[in-house]
Amino acid sequence: MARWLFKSEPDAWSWDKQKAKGKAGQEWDGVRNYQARNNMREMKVGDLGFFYHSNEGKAVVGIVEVAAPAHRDSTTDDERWECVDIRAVQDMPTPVSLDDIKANPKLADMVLVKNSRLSVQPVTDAEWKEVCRMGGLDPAP
DNA sequence: GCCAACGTTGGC
DNA sequence: GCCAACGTTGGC
Repeated sequence: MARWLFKSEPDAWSWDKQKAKGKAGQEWDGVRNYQARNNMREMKVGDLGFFYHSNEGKAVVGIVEVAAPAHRDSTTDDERWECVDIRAVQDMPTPVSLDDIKANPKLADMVLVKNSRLSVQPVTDAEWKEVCRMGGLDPAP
């Protein structure tokens, strides 16, 4: 199963808001970047991802699950843009900050480090396990 | 608030 | 199809 990372500014859409949506989940709309869209097209229901707070907090704060495959983004009429639905699964027992990630040599190749501007990113199995371990989730979900 | 990095746009 | 100009993102 593939692993992902979803980035959001807490001012725009926070982890608390995501959790408040519960099992129904929430459309991950507003993405206007082809790479990010293509990543979402690759997702399958049940894939897991990190929920990352950018700007404020700058940390992985939770785990989400893909609840619906890619579909038209309801916030635009432009049919180029698609998005998946995601739902909150659990909190990171300890948020894993960007500083922590950068300080870990095992995570030097993470897209979050290499291309911080991409808002929906793939995460490798090794990176997934390592970030989960750092966040207090061992074994990784 | 600044600015570097990146993606997108549009003129040629 | 190239590339300069522009807008946006996100770390600092």
